Amino acid sequence: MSQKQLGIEAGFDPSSASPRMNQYEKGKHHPDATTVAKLCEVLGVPVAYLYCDDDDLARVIANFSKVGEKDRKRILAIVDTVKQS
Amino acid sequence: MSQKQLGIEAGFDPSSASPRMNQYEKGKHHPDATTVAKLCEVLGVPVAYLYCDDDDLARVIANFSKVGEKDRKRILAIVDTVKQS
DNA sequence: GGACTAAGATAATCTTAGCAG
DNA sequence: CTGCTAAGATTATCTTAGTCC
Repeated sequence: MSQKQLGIEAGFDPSSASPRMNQYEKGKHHPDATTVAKLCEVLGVPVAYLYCDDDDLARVIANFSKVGEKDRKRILAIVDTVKQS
Repeated sequence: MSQKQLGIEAGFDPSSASPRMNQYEKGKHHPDATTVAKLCEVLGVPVAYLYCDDDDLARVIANFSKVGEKDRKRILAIVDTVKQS
């Protein structure tokens, strides 16, 4: 998918979608939180994934919603063991 | 902790920390990503936690770094079962 | 068509100067 | 002291108009 099309699908004005997306990707400008959410929705990535600097946690965030109900509950049971600290 | 002190500990100019923090908390203005990261560091909360709308995933994000090494690997093993999809 | 950039137009935040509880 | 706000100063992004491959 081109930069321009990604911006268009995120709801940008088609006439400026290309430079906007390019400014984001090149780091010239930074999208605000609302724009980040729209781009993530188009890309099918959880927003939290972008704000994670721990590679292991990033893997969990990216895949948590894809595991089965039983496995999700197993994970929750594990993390809940530290709830009382 | 007061709004002002939180801003100061995040590195804001002390003379404007109070109104800035208040504008954030009341939703008048929105902090950029760098500012969010600093505030989260002061508050001891992972940045990813703020951008998570799934309560279950939020629990995992908040506690993942606190579980032991063995449990972290157990969790990673579970989420990696969906890596090939 | 696609990636990319400069520069002015536009819109946001940040700072100052306060008030109310 | 703490929470909060208006308004101008400041700084950011967004749009336009292009180039280059």
